[in-house]
Amino acid sequence: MVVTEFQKRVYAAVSRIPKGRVATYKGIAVRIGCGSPRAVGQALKKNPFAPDVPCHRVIASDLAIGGFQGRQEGAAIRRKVALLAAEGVRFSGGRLVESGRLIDKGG
DNA sequence: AGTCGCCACGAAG
DNA sequence: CTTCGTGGCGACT
Repeated sequence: MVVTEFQKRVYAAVSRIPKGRVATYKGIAVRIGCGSPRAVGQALKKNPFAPDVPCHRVIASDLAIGGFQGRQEGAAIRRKVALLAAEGVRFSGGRLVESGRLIDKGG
């Protein structure tokens, strides 16, 4: 595996997300000094530290579930929702119910 | 090295 | 929903 410095920043920031909380792609991007959340998503989809990096705790700033395992819908997304639900983070209609769960929202 | 297309996003119309 | 903007990466030339 080849991990760029940029990716390591992303994984480091994501790994800082505590259980039962979530962060946004934008939040991660800003935290690591990136102006494009898309780059964060690209790094996450690569995520070579899958169990190490809780990529399922990263959602869109729109409170949308976002993506998982390179998918934006399907079984992968349902899996992401299930993982978050197991941590107390509930979703409804593909949207985060309690926005207070967000870290970059003053958590 | 230069160019183009691809992304798990976000903001504006 | 559609369109534009943004930063990073892969592939082609």
